[in-house]
Amino acid sequence: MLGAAVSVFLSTFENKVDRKGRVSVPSSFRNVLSQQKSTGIILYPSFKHPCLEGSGDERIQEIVSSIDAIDVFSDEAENLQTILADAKQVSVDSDGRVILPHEFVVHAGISDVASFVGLGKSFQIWSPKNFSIHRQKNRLRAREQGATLRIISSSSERT
Amino acid sequence: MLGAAVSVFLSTFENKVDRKGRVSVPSSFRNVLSQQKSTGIILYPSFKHPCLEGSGDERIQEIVSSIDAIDVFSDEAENLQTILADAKQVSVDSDGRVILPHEFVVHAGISDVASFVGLGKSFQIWSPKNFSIHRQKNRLRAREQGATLRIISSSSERT
DNA sequence: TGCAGAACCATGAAATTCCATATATTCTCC
DNA sequence: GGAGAATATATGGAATTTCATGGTTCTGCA
Repeated sequence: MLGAAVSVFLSTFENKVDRKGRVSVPSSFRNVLSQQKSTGIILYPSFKHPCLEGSGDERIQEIVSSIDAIDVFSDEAENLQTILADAKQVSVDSDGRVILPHEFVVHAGISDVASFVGLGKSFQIWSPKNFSIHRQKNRLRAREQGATLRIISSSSERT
Repeated sequence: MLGAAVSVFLSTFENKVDRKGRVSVPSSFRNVLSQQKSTGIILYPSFKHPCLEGSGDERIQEIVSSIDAIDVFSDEAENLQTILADAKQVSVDSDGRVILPHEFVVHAGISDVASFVGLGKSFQIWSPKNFSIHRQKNRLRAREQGATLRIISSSSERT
């Protein structure tokens, strides 16, 4: 095992998606998940970007709790419920792969390669092409706006 | 069975309704129900939307308790009582199907396909068409209101 | 006896498990 | 220090199981 010990999703990996939609979860991501005692991965389409948001499945419990804490009929509750309605739990098989549901593949514009992008406590899955565009935009903005983002983006550039 | 573990109603499934009104309850929903030791499903028409609300049958117990806890003559009490009056319990057959009562099918505008929408502790049943409209509205609003970011940031500061 | 709900089979499609291979990295022994 | 063994990861394909779904029969009730 390689970049172990760090218990956050870090760096970017490109893995192949086969005909069935199967794709290997980067080994270091799997380590993070097992540290979180996650039995699977929660995926849902991003509102803002053509990509998928991913995290360990304990995140779902947090969302459900959030819903419970607010008025059931409020807009905010429905916003959160939208995430639940769109989310899917995918299981990691014995070879460390998950199956990307077809709608998700479409939403993210993924064809045969998927980029796993570590964001610390969560990660995203992109088509490499969309991600490189996104990253370029982010880096530009980071340069203009300040240091924080620049640091983050420079550490996740290249694997 | 694998992708289980998280005992909340999650994601959206479209299943066919046959001539008898039979429709398969999504397998993952059945798992949640059995974890709740539910012997059936409680359905009632939503006030807010053209859809059905569904949950395990212990949920009714919670509603009854809520009624007890609030002012008997309040609007809220009457709303909850309406739920009780309109609710029906349907049983899941050995193949995992339920029969949707005819009035409910009409209320939700369901013809030959029903969308089961997971909302955490409960779920909804929609006609696919109505749901896609509803979903689109919700996603737009969620995007404007920044629901995603709010959740992620609040839940990822400590887990 | 006619009808609606419930239990019972049958089948095709989809998902999950299992196995096999390729490639790269680390370890070990010489 | 280097060759080869051992390990880990990624990827492709096949076998097996589960699930959704259509149909039929049975049962109770009006």
